[in-house]
Amino acid sequence: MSWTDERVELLKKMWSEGQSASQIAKELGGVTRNAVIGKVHRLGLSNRAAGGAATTAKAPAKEKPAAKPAAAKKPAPKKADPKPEPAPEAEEAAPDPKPAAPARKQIIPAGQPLPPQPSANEIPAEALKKVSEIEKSAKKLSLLELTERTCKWPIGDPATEDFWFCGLPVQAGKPYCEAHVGVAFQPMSSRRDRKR
DNA sequence: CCCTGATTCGC
DNA sequence: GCGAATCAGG
Repeated sequence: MSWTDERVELLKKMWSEGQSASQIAKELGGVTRNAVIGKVHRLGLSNRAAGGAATTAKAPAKEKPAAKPAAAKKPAPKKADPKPEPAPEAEEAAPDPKPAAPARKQIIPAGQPLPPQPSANEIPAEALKKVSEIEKSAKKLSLLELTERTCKWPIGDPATEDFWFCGLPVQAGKPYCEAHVGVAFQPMSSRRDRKR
């Protein structure tokens, strides 16, 4: 593919709209995000913000590795440390077999009952078991860490500190991991007869 | 890990 | 001019 006027125009438009290079690349098709970024730079519109602090204040302080008259093309002076690196000796939180609440911060306003957990009352039971199991291995992601392919199932009480998102790999397309998809999408049949 | 943009440089 | 490879950061 080549950069036709139309494609460049779309590129400019999307870029100014704040679309990411990868999104633009997908939209255009036939190009990678690198191509998009490269073009963006060549077009001289690397900076989206008209005037003001952009995202990360890049420090143009990039020292060039000086001239390389010779053909020596080795930009990878990676540290060659043969040291096998001893055990990291990571600090580990207490095993704590009792997940109980040691120090809770009951910041719950007044009465207000807890927000109804989506993982409500009684679902297949099988699914519930799966859920409680996988929740132990949940990634515990924060809201900002969620992505297209991380399970967005909320766990815990949003009103307290222990609240996070599952974060496990999602089930292709779905917003949740397999286990959570199980309790999220019930066939109306099982939830039909609400006592009322 | 996933993602982001930035830069370099052979083509 | 182009964009893969690489770099640097979140």
